[in-house]
Amino acid sequence: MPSVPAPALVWFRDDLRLADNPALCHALASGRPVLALFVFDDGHAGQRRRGGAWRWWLAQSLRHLAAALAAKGGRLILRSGPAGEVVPRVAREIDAKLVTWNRRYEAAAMAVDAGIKTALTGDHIAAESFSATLLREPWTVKSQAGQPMKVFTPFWKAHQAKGEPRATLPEPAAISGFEGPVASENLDDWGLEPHAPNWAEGFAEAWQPGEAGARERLADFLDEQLVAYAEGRDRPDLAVTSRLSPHLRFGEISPVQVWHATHMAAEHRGPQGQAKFLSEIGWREFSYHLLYHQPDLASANIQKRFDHFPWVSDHARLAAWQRGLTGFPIVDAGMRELWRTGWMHNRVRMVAASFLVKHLRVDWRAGEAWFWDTLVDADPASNAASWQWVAGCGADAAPFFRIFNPMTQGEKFDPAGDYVRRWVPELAKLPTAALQQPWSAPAGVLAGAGVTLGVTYPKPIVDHARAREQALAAFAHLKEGDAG
DNA sequence: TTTTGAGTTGTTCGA
DNA sequence: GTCGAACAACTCAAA
Repeated sequence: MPSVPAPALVWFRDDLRLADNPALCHALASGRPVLALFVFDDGHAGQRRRGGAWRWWLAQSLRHLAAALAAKGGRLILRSGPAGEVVPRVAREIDAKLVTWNRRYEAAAMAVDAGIKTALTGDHIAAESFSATLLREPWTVKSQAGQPMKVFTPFWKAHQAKGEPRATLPEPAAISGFEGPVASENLDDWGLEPHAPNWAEGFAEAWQPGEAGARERLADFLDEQLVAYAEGRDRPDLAVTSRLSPHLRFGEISPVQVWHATHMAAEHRGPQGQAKFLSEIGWREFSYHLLYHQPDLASANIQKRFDHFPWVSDHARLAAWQRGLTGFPIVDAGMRELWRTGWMHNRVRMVAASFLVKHLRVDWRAGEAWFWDTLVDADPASNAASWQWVAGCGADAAPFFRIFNPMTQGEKFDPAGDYVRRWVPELAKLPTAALQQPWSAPAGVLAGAGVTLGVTYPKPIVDHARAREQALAAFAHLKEGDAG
């Protein structure tokens, strides 16, 4: 009588894919029947509670993952509760002798994983973790003095000097699935998707979550947009960015896959755009490097002198920004794109974030929290690091006197106004010359476009020049306070 | 240890 | 309209 070996459990987290998945590959290579597990443990064990956009995407992505596993002969089960209890319990239920997962880098999550590894090992169950979510582990890049890097350019140089990332792992052709009895919860019972109001309607039009959608997005980007990337990536009116951020966030595709595919594309089509695009992957690596070395990245200023910055606590200002009702068209367009699609173009993120922090002088953490809740790519490293960068308190941050002019930015990067017209339709009939600052337009022009400021579209909630002066004064004061 | 060059993404002002 | 300088020093990383 042939005996079936004891099963292996693969714990999926930020790696919802079959291809290039080291934890899955290792479990399959062990020759054991494999069971896939996802644990909904949001907010447990000191982990930051995920946002609404994350929940929506997770539901879509888990459906795709379950179907993809099933098509190969595998099986995904769902459980909720603290992972520290659930994972060992499921392992015991199925009498697993091996548990694998791919690493994550938030301090609270790493603590959970370490605890589970200890518990499993104590039960004589092998536990193995793998690198899958970054090109390199964040602790492997150091300055020559052995210190964590704090400036992007030397970080990325040192990172690249280590050579190519590992080779990608193929998608398994078939999965020998665990066939014993084991219970799974029902995804719909987790309430991940909104109902009334269904704010995610626009999400489904904008995105194709899941591994297949991620692969298709990458292929389309490399085919059609990479060569124009360096010149076009700052243009929100064009579709030149990769839009891979949520797919990377959920691990539907890995940066290692992206790296190799980009190099392959560059061999065929030439190197245009390659270095620039990969450096954006580099920023993701750098952000994780920062997060690993500073676990409170989302809550504490990297530059401590900002601990004394006189932020303005004004709920009305924050609310106007969140709703896209600041009266500055490029800012409002971005905030509305975010609300409708769960995503915002990178250039507009900078403009909108700068506006909140500098024009409104609202604490960057309030902006970070809003993005965390509303972005489908809400990432514990990139989101926090980027907000600190904009606010000027981050590593290698923008200098404080660099205050984006929302009108100039709009004119420069949305020259025909297509982006503003799309997301702020009440201004669509304005001539392009008036579009980025409607308050300066002659009354006749506004009337001709059906715009009544303060009625159909807000008057600007601050005066740009005055807000700029006040921001500079606040920073100057900060500096004095630091010296004294 | 000290020195040196460099550092994602801009804006404003005046010639 | 265009162009260059000023904006403010400071910290990092490597030699």
